[in-house]
Amino acid sequence: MRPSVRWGKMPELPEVETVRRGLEPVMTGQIIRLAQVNRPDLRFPLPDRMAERLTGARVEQLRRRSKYILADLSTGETLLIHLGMSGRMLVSGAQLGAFHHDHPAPQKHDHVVIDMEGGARVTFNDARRFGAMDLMPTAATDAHPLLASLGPEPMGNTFDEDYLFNRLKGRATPIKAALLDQRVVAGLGNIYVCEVLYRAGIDPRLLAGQIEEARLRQIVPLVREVLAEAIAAGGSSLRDYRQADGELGYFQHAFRVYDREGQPCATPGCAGTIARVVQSGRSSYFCPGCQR
DNA sequence: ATGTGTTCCTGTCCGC
DNA sequence: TGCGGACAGGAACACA
Repeated sequence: MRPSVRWGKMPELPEVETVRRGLEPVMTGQIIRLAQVNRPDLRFPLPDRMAERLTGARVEQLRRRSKYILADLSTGETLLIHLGMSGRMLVSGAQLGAFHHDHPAPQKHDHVVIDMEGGARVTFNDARRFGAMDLMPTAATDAHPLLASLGPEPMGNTFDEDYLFNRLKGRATPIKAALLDQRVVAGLGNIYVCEVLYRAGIDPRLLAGQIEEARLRQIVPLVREVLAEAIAAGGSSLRDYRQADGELGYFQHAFRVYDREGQPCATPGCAGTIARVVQSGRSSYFCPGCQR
């Protein structure tokens, strides 16, 4: 018996997209039979009467904006979900032939539990509680305080070479911090910024406004490439899950610099060693040999 | 307007 | 094994 599916480990954009895709078959088009809310707040207070406002609603659509999952409901409201640093979604009872009440025992930090009429249970678990949930009118999602000042989607058309160059022109902040700035581009996190700068051969400490235009423009297709690879890896791990038991790995093998301090650089012919520096309180990993 | 440092919270890992 | 400290995917906020 395989009672449940739990993912994921690293809530950056590809992870959030993988979670969205994993929730889609059990939630989209389905009615919420019962929502339970086990505490009044996560990072922020949860909305008033959240359980009542969810219960009985049909999930019309699951969208993603940056690292946020947005569930449009038949009630005219949209549920916003953010995983923060440690948020996880557990789906149980969704397997063919599973009994509806075949759910694992509740775990510590299970903050919100959503039972669908189709029999699946979706559990939001978040030890650190940096995650968030909110409800808002669907027509006003763009105006939500957490979404209003987000920059373009990194996989979308408005994030292009001209945009990035113009946006970073004159900026005196390190390129690492600039790419982590959600107003510049929405959805890049620490891991993928490190990976992108490695592929671009750019030292994370360089000031954004001082990087040659041609080098800066190179970043755009590399952002798309790195994210697309990670989303594909997440997708294949979802598919694998239908065939095998166990917790999913997630793109871990594919990091070339992230969390590899002291290890040899992966670039052929480069004798460098991956270094770690702290920039605005976060670890940056890079190869001093091929990132300049 | 920009840029930087602190903070929220819990869990895990590493050195002594 | 126990204990303290460093560190962890995010991002709002306060302040220079």
